[in-house]
Amino acid sequence: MAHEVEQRALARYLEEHSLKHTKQREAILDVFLEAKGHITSEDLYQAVRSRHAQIGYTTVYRTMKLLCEAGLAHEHNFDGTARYEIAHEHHDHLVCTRCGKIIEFECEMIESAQNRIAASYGFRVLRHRHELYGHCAECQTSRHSDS
Amino acid sequence: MAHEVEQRALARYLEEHSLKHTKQREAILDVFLEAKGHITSEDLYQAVRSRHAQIGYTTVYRTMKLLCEAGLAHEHNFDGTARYEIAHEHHDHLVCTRCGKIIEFECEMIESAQNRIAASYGFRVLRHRHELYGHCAECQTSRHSDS
DNA sequence: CTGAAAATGAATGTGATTTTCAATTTCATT
DNA sequence: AATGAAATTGAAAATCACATTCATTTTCAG
Ligand SMILES: [Mn+2]
Ligand SMILES: [Mn+2]
Ligand SMILES: [Zn+2]
Ligand SMILES: [Zn+2]
Repeated sequence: MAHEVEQRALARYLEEHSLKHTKQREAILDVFLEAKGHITSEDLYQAVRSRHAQIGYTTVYRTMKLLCEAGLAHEHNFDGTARYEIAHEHHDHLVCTRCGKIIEFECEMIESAQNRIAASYGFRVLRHRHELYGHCAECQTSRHSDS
Repeated sequence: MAHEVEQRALARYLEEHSLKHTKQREAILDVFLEAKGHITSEDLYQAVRSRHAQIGYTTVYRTMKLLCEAGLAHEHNFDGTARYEIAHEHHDHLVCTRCGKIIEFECEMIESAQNRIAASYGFRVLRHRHELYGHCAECQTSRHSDS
């Protein structure tokens, strides 16, 4: 069984919350960790199903919610369908509306400016989303559709 | 008829696009301009309906899309339902997840940092969303639900 | 080994938005 | 003012992603 660290983290979360350790959850975590980038529930379901034909969509769906709660996955919504990525240090995204490419960025200056702004309003920030939509370098030249 | 400037802008957009000037569109724009803040289609529909009982939800819905295309309205989606605001200079938002209050902010430093980041990837930004979710000053103290 | 609690998954529900389509309205042209 | 092609309207139905239901199966503490 691969991904020992994450599997143990999941097991620990399940124990702490009186939830059960099932083969489905283990399998879905495995497949998720092998998938790259920012994957939709549907794509993840297809990937899961290719190895474990009996696992249902609902279980994949619910498990991704669980992995988010456990801090192992992060959910984003760039275009109306949720996408999941392996949790890692905070970052924001550039999203190419032509080819779908997603570039991650982080900027301490922006983060601190955000905090200053919120503080000036006495506002406590719990989370934020900062996404730049447009065309990536590769998509600049080609003359296709899309805005 | 109030809101002459905006009504004329709409009329101009309609002409330029071979669309027709209808009483519904005029009425919806009027009601929209009188509504304050960031209003949902549903709330706008209720407001429209109180003055023009015959106007249907679909028309309100479609007209708001039209007003966005015409540059008179901006659409945002903070929580799963679209909200519209009267178009004005660029800004981003602080959203209180307890009371729903929306505070607007603008930060030239953030905007230019964004542009630098995009440029470093050869990325052309067409639009962006930057939203800070949390609790507003008034909601900090009270002990209610919600994350 | 047992049984209570949780999980599964197929089916169904939900809520916002979008589309369909027959009837109505607009408006450039007679 | 009359005509008619094209656009609009609005009630109803469809769509889409997501959420819930519930009968059955599985987990796991005792
Ligand atoms: Mn990411
Ligand atoms: Mn605003
Ligand atoms: Zn691209
Ligand atoms: Zn508040």
